[in-house]
Amino acid sequence: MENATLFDQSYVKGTIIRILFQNNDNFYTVLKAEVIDTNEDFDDEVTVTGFLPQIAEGDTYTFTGKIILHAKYGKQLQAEKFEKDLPQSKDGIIHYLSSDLFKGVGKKTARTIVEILGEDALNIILDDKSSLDQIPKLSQDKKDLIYNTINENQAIEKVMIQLNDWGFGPQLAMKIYQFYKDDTIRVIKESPYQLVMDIEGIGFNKADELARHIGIDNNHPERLKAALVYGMEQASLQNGHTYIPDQILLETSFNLLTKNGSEVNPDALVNALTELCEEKKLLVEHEKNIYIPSLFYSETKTVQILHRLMNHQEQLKQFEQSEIMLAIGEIEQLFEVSYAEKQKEALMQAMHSKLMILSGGPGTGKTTVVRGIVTLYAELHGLSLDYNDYDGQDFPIVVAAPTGRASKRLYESTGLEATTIHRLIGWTRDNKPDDILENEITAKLIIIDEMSMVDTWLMFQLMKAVPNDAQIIFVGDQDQLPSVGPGQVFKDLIESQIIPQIELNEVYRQQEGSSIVELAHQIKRNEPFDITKRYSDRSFIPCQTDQIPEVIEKIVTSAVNKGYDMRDIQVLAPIYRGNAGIRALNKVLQKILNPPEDKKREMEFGDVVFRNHDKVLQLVNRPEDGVFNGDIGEIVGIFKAAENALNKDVVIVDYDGNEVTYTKADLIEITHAYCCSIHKAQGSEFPIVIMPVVHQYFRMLQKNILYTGLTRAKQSLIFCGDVNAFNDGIKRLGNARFTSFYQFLMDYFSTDDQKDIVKNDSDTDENKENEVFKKLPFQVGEMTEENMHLVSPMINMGDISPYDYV
DNA sequence: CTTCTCCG
Repeated sequence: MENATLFDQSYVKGTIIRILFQNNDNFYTVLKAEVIDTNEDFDDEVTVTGFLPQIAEGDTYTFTGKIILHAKYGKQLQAEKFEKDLPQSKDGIIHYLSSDLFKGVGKKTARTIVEILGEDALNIILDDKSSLDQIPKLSQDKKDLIYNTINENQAIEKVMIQLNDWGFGPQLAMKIYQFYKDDTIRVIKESPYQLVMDIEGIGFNKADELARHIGIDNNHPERLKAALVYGMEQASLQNGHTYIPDQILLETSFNLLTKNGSEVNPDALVNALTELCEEKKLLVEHEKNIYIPSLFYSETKTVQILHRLMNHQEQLKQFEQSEIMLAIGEIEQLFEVSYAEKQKEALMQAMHSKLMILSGGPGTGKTTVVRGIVTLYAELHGLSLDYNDYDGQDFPIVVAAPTGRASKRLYESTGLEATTIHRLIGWTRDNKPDDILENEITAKLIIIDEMSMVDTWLMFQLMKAVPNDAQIIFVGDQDQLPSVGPGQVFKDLIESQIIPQIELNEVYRQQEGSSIVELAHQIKRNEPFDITKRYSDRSFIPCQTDQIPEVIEKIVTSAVNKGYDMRDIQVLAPIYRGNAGIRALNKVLQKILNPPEDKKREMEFGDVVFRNHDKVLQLVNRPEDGVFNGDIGEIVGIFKAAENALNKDVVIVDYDGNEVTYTKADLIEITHAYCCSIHKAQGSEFPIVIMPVVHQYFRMLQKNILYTGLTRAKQSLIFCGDVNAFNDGIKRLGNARFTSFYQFLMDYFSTDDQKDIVKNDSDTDENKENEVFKKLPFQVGEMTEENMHLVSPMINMGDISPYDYV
């Protein structure tokens, strides 16, 4: 989005010739217009795209937005604002009012209207219908007709313009309009806070600003509720909690409500929370834990499904131990590997577990074992792993992961058609997290990799799609970065120990005696270590923050002199901004590793220059080209439009032999990769990793981030910066997440009564199950007069933080 | 302060 400001605002005034495409759900429109006026060099015709209302061919509009280069269709205007040209002149209005749109209104009446109401007649009528009373000899029918017709033609646009004035962008404005339709302006004026509840992407602050403008009371229940709901959403979406204790919610909401100096009554806030729970907009459990309902349902329902699946254990085909061992031996020969004891144990376990967890840090051989499991399963069940042999029949094994890139790696390691979990279960853009998706997975063996990245909603949706007769294996590393979405599903699942689990903890990837591995283990086990101690494969170069670029330059130069090339060297930093941030370092590194030369081609995009042989990082999934978010490649060609068949400026990027073509507009999808974020590097490894660590990164200096970064190094690890920043960071656990999945698992799997409920539940059909989903699977404490005292008013809450509760 | 998926 930041790039948007790099482009000047462009406008086109034009008459619509043809509407090429319009999506009726969101009004995404592509149209051709004849140019009347523009500040761009469009010829007589222009293609305009945007979220536009039902606009008619023949109408004249002024579109404002930015010029983009579409891969297929070339230069077009992406409209952010649009305005219909109302007839401006008296003649224009007369012509308009006497047109076919206004049946029964003749030239004479039209002229009278303009004479009396003036050039602004149309707007005057729209603002106040009774202004037509001034027109003599006009029947009520005609007044209605004139008003309604102008209104229908203008309603959406007026709403959009008003929303625009209030500061909403075009897509958001259309989303708001879609929700409230003609009531938009009324609803917002009456209760702008409704936006926080109804429209994703509108926060409390935005609504509050609007509300102050309109003059809504500081203690208005809607205001208080909005702050509470927003506080909940922040807690879940920003901090990853699936619930928060009421006191924390009350405190954060109170701070939010009063930060602009307005006074808020704490009792009123507590009442607002009670009401929200009564209205089921929020849930309260254990009389103090507050949930967004969909997260509560996801956690509880996932527990039930896991339990139900465990109860279908008997459907698994059992094999003799000797038979499995024999097959494992064959596979060892086939792949020319020799499995360690723990790995063999994992293979055995996988053959007779309904549900199983396979965990382990980087380099412990999870991939090897997964490949082994697939082959062993096929061998024992006498199945072919060739898709051609199935011809329309369901393939018995499915492998999936939460990200596109992880699924690509799964494909590479297993040879199976791996997908993202979302694709597997049919989760599309339009689905909300608690929608009930109908897709059922048809495979008998389901393997999910990178489980640490699965959040609470995705876990529920996934489990919902698992059939009773399937086996499922969860694979992952609980020490990696937590899921983006709420929860810590994998960690909770492991800690509950309700599922058989094998942890691989021997490292095969790095050589024995590697001090990098040793460091990783020490960090993992909270053992003391000296980060400044020099080893052959690891060191820490102390320096100031502003020396970072210079120090990195020295390290890289010396590595290059030793014969390493840029693909071997990866600089990892946690943040983009600042003089030691990713962006700044990329500029420095490009200069060293790929300096400009006379004949070396370049293409500018925004404030970066892409140069032939640049190392680049893909930022979004492009499954059709086999490139995924996080893939690193090298620019191998830059061509001008005149030089190629596409007739467009293009950049060619090579991803390990897979060459992908980017038009100029596509360049938004890539960035320089000399330095990349630690988050993006998760799942990759590099011979040499250089990690600057300085206080500037303060917020991001946390144990699992540092751990993830340093474990990317295969041969050599070089830190630079502030030793204290590292040592402080390694002690910080990031924000601990409040989740109840673990507790629900423990409760549910230990009580016989509940097991009975689940058995009955599993016998019922889908509809019944959906019914159960709507009800509360656990007894939920509602806030009543009797237990109100348990929700403490906001006394002495100044110093409470989530850390006090964990 | 960073991170994911979904395709109109």
